Amino acid sequence: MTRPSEVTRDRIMKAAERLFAERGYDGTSIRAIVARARVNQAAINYHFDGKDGLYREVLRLAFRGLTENQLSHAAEVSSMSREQALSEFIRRQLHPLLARDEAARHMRIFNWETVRPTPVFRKLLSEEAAPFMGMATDLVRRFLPDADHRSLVVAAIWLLGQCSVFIRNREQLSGPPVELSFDESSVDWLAQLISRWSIGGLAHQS
Amino acid sequence: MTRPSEVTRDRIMKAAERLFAERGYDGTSIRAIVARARVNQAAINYHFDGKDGLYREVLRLAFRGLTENQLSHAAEVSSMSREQALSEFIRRQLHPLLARDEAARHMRIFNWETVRPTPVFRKLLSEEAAPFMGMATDLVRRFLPDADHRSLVVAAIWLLGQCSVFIRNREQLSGPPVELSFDESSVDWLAQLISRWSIGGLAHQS
DNA sequence: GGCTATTTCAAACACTGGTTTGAAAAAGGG
DNA sequence: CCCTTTTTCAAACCAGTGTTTGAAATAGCC
Repeated sequence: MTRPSEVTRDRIMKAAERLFAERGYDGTSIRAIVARARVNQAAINYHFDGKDGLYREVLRLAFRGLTENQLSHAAEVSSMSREQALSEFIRRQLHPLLARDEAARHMRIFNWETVRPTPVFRKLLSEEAAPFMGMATDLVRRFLPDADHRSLVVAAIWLLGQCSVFIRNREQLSGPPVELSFDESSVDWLAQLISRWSIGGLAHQS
Repeated sequence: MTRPSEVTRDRIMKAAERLFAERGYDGTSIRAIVARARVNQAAINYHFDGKDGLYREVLRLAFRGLTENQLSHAAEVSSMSREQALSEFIRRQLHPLLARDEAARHMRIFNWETVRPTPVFRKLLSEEAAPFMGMATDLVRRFLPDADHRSLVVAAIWLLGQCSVFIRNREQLSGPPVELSFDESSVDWLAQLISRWSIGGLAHQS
């Protein structure tokens, strides 16, 4: 029972993901999406019940794509030393820096949500963020075994912040006056620096 | 030569600052601004040459407001111990967390710019970010005296990231599933945690 | 092959956006 | 007080938005 309409649905999704990542929800028009997807304008309403519904679908996909990247390695991470585990986590978080691939697009869609979260996004977050946050708190717990829950959560967010500032401001950091480059070796170097500093922070608390 | 039109200009600026901070550039309509400012719709074109010109003015004001807050204390910070200086810097960076005051609004306007920087913003940044970034690199240099310039810049950004993740995601962090509160004592506690961790990271590098 | 349900399509609809207009009002200087 | 400049105002303009419509085309099944 493979429906023939799947191909249009898919083309719309692909085009929408790209455009939402690039220009955000408001900045992306239905007409721009259908032009890129080469489908009729009414198709979005027919298949997704309007722009909102399409966005919801794209958001879901992006969220899955991002967190599964980390969660699928949760097992092997827990078998490493805490220092190795944290380095590996940071390296993976920095991955969107490397390329203009899917991960980078997904991250960009999320960045749009940080300024004015849509209800759709809030719901998604409250329903599905727990496993990922759990993984991050488990990670920092190995450095702070005696900390209470609130501190652990803050530590986890703190850790994420150290990566996200580079990801989020990637474009601005690659230009003047900072001029960072983001090729493979630079990102490696960056991951090492961040790992060293955050391990130092969590391990040797003065 | 105090022009009578100053009051309209000012009312427009005030209203625009609030609305741009809340809804971003695209999300804010001319009609919404003039309704809040209680002026005629054409006034924006008359006084600012259109929505773009108004936004440019607001952005300039926000940037000055934000960096001057830190830069005005540069002198006294340099006379403290490096640990005190860094704690003080972090506390000041976290200030927008506390209230819905001017600083918080200015920060929000900047957050909108991180996803799709306007040319206006890029220009502003390349022209006026140097003093602030200089202050931050001076701060981390006291912990990393032997580091090269590139590492110092990365360290400065790393430091800023630890604060900005909380500021930027304030709204989401105050709701489920994280439930952080941002009253005065909580922010103090948060500032202490971040200070401790970043001092630890920069000082004791394993 | 004929019939039904699904899917595509071009056109139109209702609405909001920023900007322009041209006249009315107010201000300022002589 | 008069005349010029500056400033306000309501209305209209035009380009863009998301959505709806009703017919045409296609697919799937007996």
